[in-house]
Amino acid sequence: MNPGNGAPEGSLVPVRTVARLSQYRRVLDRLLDEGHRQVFSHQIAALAGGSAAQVRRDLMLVGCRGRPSKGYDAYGLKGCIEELLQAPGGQRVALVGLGNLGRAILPFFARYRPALRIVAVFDNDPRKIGEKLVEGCSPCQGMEELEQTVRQSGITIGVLTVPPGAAQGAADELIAAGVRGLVNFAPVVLEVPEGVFVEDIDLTTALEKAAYFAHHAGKPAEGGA
Amino acid sequence: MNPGNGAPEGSLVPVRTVARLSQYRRVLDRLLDEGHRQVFSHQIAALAGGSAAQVRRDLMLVGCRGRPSKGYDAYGLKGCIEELLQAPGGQRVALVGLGNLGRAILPFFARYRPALRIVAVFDNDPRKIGEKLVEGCSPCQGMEELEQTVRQSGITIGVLTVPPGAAQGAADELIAAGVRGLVNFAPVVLEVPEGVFVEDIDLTTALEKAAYFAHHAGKPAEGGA
DNA sequence: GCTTGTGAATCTCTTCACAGCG
DNA sequence: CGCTGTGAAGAGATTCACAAGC
Repeated sequence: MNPGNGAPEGSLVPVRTVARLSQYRRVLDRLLDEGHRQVFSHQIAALAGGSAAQVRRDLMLVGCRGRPSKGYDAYGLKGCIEELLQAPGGQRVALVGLGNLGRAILPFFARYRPALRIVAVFDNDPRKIGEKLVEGCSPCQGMEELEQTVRQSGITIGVLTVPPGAAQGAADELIAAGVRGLVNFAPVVLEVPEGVFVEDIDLTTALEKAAYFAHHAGKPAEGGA
Repeated sequence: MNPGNGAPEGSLVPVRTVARLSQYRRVLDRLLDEGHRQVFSHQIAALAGGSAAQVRRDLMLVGCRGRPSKGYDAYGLKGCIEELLQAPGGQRVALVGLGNLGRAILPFFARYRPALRIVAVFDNDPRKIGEKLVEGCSPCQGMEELEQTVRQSGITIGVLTVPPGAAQGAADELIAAGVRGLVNFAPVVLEVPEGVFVEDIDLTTALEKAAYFAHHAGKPAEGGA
């Protein structure tokens, strides 16, 4: 559980802050597109939906510095955030479970920046094996090839789009092969050793939250993930 | 923004608690399946990934009561949670954006409990209009039919699986037609009037969180949504 | 013994507010 | 002036710890 937070002990930057930084970077891309060379905390806050003080504190926490009255240098700030968010040589991602959701997510991530690349897909359905999927990603492989492929490709991140009953097993295999971060779409709480991070995306719970607050619409505001 | 929380002002139950209750219910279904008639807070905690004290406080907050040493009556507890989570006559849901993600999510929610039913789907691509999708849901309609359909069907929840640039417009239309809760998959911060709840599901940010903590794997633990 | 219910303490995150600089 | 950087205050959420009940 730990809905939305989860405390990486001993780690540098809190989970919430990392999530916000990811959004700040997206906002920065947009501001750069629009020709801004300097940005202010209140601009980022407006576009990312937070408060200016929050933005400043987040940036301070990760050592991005601005200058009074001149704001932050847009390029410098983007670089500063990316330096924190991205591993030097990029990171490789494996997706497990080529169902509807897996297929939908694949192109979504595939056309994504080079720092994170889905390079392998696994499924246990023989009919799916060998299927060519997206540019830069090996054709679908069987689960028995998972460990070796993940290890050899240096994959460190796994996306789980398998049925609930298969999620823990798939997670175990990925972790055994060296994966340290998981995005889990299965509505199951995964047991993972310390040092492995799990980001749960629970569509059912998300819908139920929206349903609850839609129903009890007194005056709720925003939620998020 | 507000990554993972978001404060419904004046509302009864905090967002985090609603999210956890949704998971407790799922855990209860499982425990009932296994034949349990009474459950303890520590059982729920173990399966939902929290602490027993957290479970008890959540249940206390919504008025579900157990009995010392006997735990909670499983059926009673499930009923108690559902009474809070579910609106009496059920709630109807509209999905906007029939791309890869929308198509994947549709069956995922469609075979879901009767309390929440996707009854309408909208897209602005003429080729998709009229397409029959899932049992109990009207064929795909054009955006120009959105307002009337949403209003007439009493739809109160919207799922946005449209491209980023179309999200705000779609949200505005849904809200104008009476929707009070949104699940937003577009990587954009929606501007909504007070009283409308937005649950953001940001796949990119989720992946980047996993990437960050996989990379800086000192000893992080769990995250969640 | 075992459990629940809950005040109090603790911890974490967010906002306030202002000094200091351009 | 406006904006950053940041200590201090505030608000929430979580855990502790224990009285009371079975």
